[in-house]
Amino acid sequence: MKIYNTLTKKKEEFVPVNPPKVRMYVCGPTVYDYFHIGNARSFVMGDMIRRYLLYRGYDVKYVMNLTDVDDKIIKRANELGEDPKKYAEKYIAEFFKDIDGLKVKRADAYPRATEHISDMIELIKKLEEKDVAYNVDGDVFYDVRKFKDYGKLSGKKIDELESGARIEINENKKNPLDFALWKKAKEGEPEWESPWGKGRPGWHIECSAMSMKELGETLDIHAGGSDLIFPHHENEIAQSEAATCKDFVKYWVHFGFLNIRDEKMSKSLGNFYTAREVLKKYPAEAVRLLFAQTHYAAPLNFSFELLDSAKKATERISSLAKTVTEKLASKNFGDEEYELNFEEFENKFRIAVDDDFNFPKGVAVIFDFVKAANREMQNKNLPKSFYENAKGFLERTAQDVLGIVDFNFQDEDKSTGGKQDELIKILIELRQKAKAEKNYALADEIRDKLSAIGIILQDSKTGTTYKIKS
RNA sequence: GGCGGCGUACCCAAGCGGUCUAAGGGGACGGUCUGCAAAAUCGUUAUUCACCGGUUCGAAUCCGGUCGCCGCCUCCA
Repeated sequence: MKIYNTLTKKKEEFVPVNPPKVRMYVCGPTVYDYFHIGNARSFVMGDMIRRYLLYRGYDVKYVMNLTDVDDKIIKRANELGEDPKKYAEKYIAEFFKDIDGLKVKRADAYPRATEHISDMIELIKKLEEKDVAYNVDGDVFYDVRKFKDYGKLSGKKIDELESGARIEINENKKNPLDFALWKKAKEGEPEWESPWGKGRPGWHIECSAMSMKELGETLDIHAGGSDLIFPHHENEIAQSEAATCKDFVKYWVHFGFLNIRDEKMSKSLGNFYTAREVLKKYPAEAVRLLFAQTHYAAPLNFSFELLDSAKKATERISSLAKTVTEKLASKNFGDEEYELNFEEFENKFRIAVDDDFNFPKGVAVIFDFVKAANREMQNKNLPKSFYENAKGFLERTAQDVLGIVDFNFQDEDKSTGGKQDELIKILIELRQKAKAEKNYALADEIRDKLSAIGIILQDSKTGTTYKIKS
C-alpha cells in the first residue's frame, strides 16, 4: 500500500509503527455552526480511508477531536447571550446528526478540548521546561526559533514568512510567528486555572495533547484539509516533537478543497451549502460517490449537476444490489455456468485503492463489475453461488469501504407497516390482468399514475417490480 | 513578493515513460429486449491529452518556456 505523504512530498510504502495497528487522527470541527459540504468532504474521505484500512485487515484506532472552546464559539455565544459551553454542546449534537446522515462511521473517540485542559497544561509545562515556550504576563507563546525543523511540513522558511509580514504584530511576542499556547483570561470568556494564571488554551495545542493522549507519541496517519498544513499542522509538529523528541506523525494526509464555481468553499466567503441542506435533497450515497470519484487530494468543484449524475450512478449499483438480494430471498436458482471472475474484480479493486487511496479507480472497478454482472444475469438461470458472490463483493467494496450502496432496503415502508407494499402489489396484479386482456390503455394509466406519485413500475420476463423514487 | 498545485471528450474524472489509436460515471445519438415504456445490454461520442520547444528508440506522463486557473503564506476541512 502506498500513501502520498505531505511531509516528504512523495508517495511512500505504508508501514505503520506497530502493524497491524494503525493510529489515525483527523482534525475535527470547531463546533460553532453546522458544517458545510466542504467540511463534509474531509470527514467522508477520512472515513473512507479508515474503512479501507479496515478492509485491508488493519486494526485501526480512529480519533477525531471536537474543538469546543475557541474564539468563534465564544463570539457567537456571547452575541446570543448564551453560555459558550452549552452553545458548543448544541453544535456537537448537530455535528453527530450530520455525520450520521453522511453515513460516516463513528470514530473510536471524539476527545473534546474542554475535557483535556489538564493534558494541555502538562504539555505546555513540558515545553516551558525545554525552554521552547515563554510566558509574557499570563500569555504563553511557542518560540518558533527554538525548533530547528520549523517549516518542514509546509516548506516554508521562518525568514521568508517574516518578510511576508501578513501576520498581525503582537507586542508580546518575541517573533511574529510565535503562536499562543495559553491565552490569558479576558472578561466574559471561559477560563481555567493554570500555572500561568487563569486563561484558556490556544488552538493548536489541543490536537497535540489529545492525539498523543489517545494514540501515543507517534501517530501513523494524521489527516485534514489542505488549509491546515500551515500553520496548524506545522505548529502541531513543533509542539509535539519539541516535547517528546520523537516523530509526531509518520504519514501526513491532506484533502483537497471543495470549490464552488472554482473558488474555495468557506464560511468566510459565504459561498457554502451546509451538509444538512444537501442531504435533504440527495442521499448520502450520492454525496459519497461524488467524493469518491475524485482523488482525495485534488480540488473538487461542487455543483448540484454533479450530484445529480452521481445519484444516477448510485442507482445503477443499488438496482443490482436489490436484484441480487431479491434473487437470494426467492431461493429460485438455476445451474447455468457463468464466466464472471469475482476474485479478479476484488483484486483489481484492491490494487487500485492500494495506490494512495485511488478511490476513483476503485469505483471504476465496481462499475465494471456491475456491467459484467448484469450481462451475466441476462436471460440466464444462475446458481446461488453467483448471487452470493455478487452480494459479497458489493457489500465489501461498495458498501463497507465506500458507502455508496446500502443493502438495507426495507426502510421505505416502515410507517405503513408494509401495507403500502401490499397495496402496490394489488395494483400491479390488476395491471397484469389488464395487460393479459390487451387493455393497454388501462395498464398504461395505472403505470403513469403510480409514476406521477413516485412509484416506478418495471416489467420484466419474471414479473413486475417497483421502486420508489426519492 | 515567497511557496505549492492544476489545465485530459459535451460535463465530471483516472492516468505517474511503452500494454494509451487514453479507464470509469453522467449526457447525447442509434440497435437489442418490451404491446409501449422503464431497467438492463450492445454500439457511437478524444489518433488526442492548454500552447510552443527539448530529452528519449518511445511522452498525456520527464525538462524548459508561454498562456490561463486555483490554493497557502491570517481563522478556515
